[in-house]
Amino acid sequence: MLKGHLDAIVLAALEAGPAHGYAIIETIKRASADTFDLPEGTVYPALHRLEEAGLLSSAWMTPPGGRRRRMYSLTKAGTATLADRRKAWGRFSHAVNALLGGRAWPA
Amino acid sequence: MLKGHLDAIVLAALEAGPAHGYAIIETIKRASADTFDLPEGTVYPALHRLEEAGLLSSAWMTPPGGRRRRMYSLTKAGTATLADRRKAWGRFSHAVNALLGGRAWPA
DNA sequence: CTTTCATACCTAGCATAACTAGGTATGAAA
DNA sequence: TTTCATACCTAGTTATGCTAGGTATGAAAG
Repeated sequence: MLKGHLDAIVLAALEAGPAHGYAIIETIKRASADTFDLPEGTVYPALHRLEEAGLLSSAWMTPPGGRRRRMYSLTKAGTATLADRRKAWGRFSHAVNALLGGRAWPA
Repeated sequence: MLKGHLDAIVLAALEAGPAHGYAIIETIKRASADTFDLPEGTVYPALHRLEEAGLLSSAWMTPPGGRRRRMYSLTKAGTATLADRRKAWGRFSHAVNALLGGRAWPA
């Protein structure tokens, strides 16, 4: 369960440049060292929500000799929201670390 | 929104010793430097859930000249679960930090 | 050539978590 | 005597992530 941090993660995955849904799932899995192996039923609806909210835009593409993909890009609002979410994550994780009595990052 | 980490936080708040609901709320608020100012409607049901799950036990107490309180304590299972949750939080926050491009622990 | 696999998209509906918005009640302070 | 902080409670809303299905194509295997 990603519990509200999924949006930030998806937005961050698109920061490096446009990508399509399936690739985003792979990126998240790889970059999290398999911690987040998100089902499509989680990611696709999230992408739709984020586009609906104006944080992403999408366009269908068909690579030569490949199948059609919907490519997503960060909008300006998406970039701004990502910055907010990063700050929110910082505050959140800081507070949880304080409460769990852990050091910042246990060895 | 605490998004699934509330249980860990509540369990951690009881690690130092038994406490009642209202005090737990205050503890969480203080220890998180006001980041988590949880409404009672969040915490009380959580306490009930955790007791139902066998992670907490409770007993009514009436301090001299005070009003009755329900004191909660960690059970053995609660202590074990807290340890699990701490590990889960470590993995989770590590992965999110990796994805958001942050260092493990921003200064 | 046909079956399987990885890719690539989608959605209806479920479970549940956290919160809103109310309610009750007591002791202390104004 | 009214207000405030304490102290508890719960019904119902909302949103989120997931389950479990479905469609379809290109490449590889047999």
